[in-house]
Amino acid sequence: MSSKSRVPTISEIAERAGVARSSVSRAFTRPELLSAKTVLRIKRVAEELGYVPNSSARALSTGKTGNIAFLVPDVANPYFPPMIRSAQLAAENLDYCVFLADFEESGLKEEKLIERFAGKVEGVILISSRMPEDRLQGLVEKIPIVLVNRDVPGIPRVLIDAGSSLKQAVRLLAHQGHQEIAYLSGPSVTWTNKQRQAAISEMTNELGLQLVVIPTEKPSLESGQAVVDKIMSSGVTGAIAFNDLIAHGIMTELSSRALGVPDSFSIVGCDNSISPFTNPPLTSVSNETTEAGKIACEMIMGLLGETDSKNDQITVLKTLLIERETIGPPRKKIISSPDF
Amino acid sequence: MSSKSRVPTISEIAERAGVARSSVSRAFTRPELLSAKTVLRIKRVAEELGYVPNSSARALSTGKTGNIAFLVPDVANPYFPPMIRSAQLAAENLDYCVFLADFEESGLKEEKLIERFAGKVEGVILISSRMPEDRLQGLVEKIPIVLVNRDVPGIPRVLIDAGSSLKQAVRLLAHQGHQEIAYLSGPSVTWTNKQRQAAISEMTNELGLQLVVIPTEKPSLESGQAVVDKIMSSGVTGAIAFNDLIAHGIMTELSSRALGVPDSFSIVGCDNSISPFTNPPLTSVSNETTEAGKIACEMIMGLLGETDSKNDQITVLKTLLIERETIGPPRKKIISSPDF
DNA sequence: CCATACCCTGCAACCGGTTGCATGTCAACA
DNA sequence: TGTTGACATGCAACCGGTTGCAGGGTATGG
Repeated sequence: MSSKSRVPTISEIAERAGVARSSVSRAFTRPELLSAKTVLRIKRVAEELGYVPNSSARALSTGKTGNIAFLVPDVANPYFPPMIRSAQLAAENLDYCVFLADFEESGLKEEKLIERFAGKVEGVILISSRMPEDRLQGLVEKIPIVLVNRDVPGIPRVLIDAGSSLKQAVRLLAHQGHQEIAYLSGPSVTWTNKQRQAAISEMTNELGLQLVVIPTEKPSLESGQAVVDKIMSSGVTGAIAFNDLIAHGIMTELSSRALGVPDSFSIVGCDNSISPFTNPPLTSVSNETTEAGKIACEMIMGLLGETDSKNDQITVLKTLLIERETIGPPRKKIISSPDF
Repeated sequence: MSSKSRVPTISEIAERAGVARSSVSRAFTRPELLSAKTVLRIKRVAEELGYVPNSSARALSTGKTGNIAFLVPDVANPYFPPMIRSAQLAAENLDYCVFLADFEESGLKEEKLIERFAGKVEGVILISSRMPEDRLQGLVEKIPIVLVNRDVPGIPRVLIDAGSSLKQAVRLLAHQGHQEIAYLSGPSVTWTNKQRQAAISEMTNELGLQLVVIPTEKPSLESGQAVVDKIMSSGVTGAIAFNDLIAHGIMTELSSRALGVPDSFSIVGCDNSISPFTNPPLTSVSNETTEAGKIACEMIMGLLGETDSKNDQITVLKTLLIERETIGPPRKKIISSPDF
């Protein structure tokens, strides 16, 4: 009849074991303060009755919830799950539980979620945050925060720097003879996008290549497909995409137009998320997302132990260009020139 | 100096607003009991001081934490993220927060995690649970549980039934002339694997095909690659894989041996997770994981409102065979027969 | 003008742990 | 044998909300 057999409280254990409530509490939290005999007796009784400490009560008196929150722009983007997993594993090792939330690429939603989590968590890890900098600065006064792929001075952060790898990709394209290439940009507000675009732009300038920046709606397959017309009309012979999803969308669409990669067009992805799966395998930039998640988690744990709220730790992770099979020499502009 | 500016409590708001603590509480939880004027005044003061109710305290006195847990075998398996997202969205709409945990395909870890969450959550959603049935039965006495892709009588569950689609895939292979096919099985303890294997086996029997079951280490890309030798030596001309990851691993490995799909070998995946990305696009079984996540969440919410612990709701979701380009006629056994 | 009822607000107990302080016990040491 | 201190345990306040009950005030009806 009764819904869910009620769990016993510390008082019941105390009574059954013939000790004070405080002793029961200590048996679990500071057993070294009690005699081994007493601890044993209490634990036995607790075991018998199926006692589990009530974490709300514990949180209330200690002020520690033992939880953190992990916010991502899009759980289903294959870039994030490995990061989520490693962060969660790291948290688990320290007996922390992690809330996961998807803010759907929206800074507003992100803020709302943080608000909801406030009080339930001791710290928040924000991945590719879309929030305005001043809001973040305000937030950090209230709760420990660690950023991943967002560079705000004064807030601990881990950055994955794809810049050098993307520069290398540009070099590779140039080396193959490409003169005009495109960058299919990602979410414009993100640090990641700005940083990637800047690196590419810098290198094309240096090498004297023409760079066309073509924005995409979202960092998704569909957006990649949708942007192919623009790419074609821009006259470029190769492109670097903000991420693998966009790159693959482009490949798919090109393929449906009977344009092969890399014969008709060269393309480079980023993140190495689905690039090993595509055919031909997509040349892409690997990055240590797993490492990033772990480090972010360790940073937040570090923060929780410390007293001062401001902290300017910063970790930068390097990337690697993984050359696969989507870069080739530029196709002669057969389309626009008369055949002879 | 002080770390994290302390949030005010209900008492401070009460004092500032010149009311009792209980009135402050009611202003937020049952404002209809107070005069509009009082509510307004309290809320204004609260706003001013940046008051946020302490959720531990609230959870302690109400017994409701406003959290649920969502356990998956592997976050990074692309099958799960869409489910995670939809469940989380559904929970959010009801002001619930969701814990995410990865039990790494291990029933033991799964159990440990549940234990850790006990007390922090009001309910648990288990995806593809590996726990023994009797443990689950015991657990359900203690906390509301909803299963996805696990069929235990007496526990509310949502099942994604790929059976009919897989049968259709077998039919398709038979229709192309295949006589011997393989099933690359997934985690043996899972309901999903048993159910898929049973459906395929049933249909091969019915059509008089030879079925070879080849186990894989994990439902991953690597395991698919690793199993290609066995497939080749088994003499089958086509295969159905437990999931897309395995199927794609096989495709990759075949490709590296200069064996094309579907010319040299026919293959069918399952889950439609990465199948749209592969090249050639993998014929696969789509399933409504998004819907499943949402329904599971709604079920658990329903349970929380109810009083009786036992509940035998069951929802079965249908699937669809998505024909792409990896099924063709069987290759004549050129390898083993003399060429003439 | 008094009784009744309703609306609003306060009081105080309670949720289940944690922890500083006090007390009691016993052994070691002078 | 008396003193000291270490060790083990109990007492009670506290964390910050929620909620049943009581009481004061005002409006309404007789």
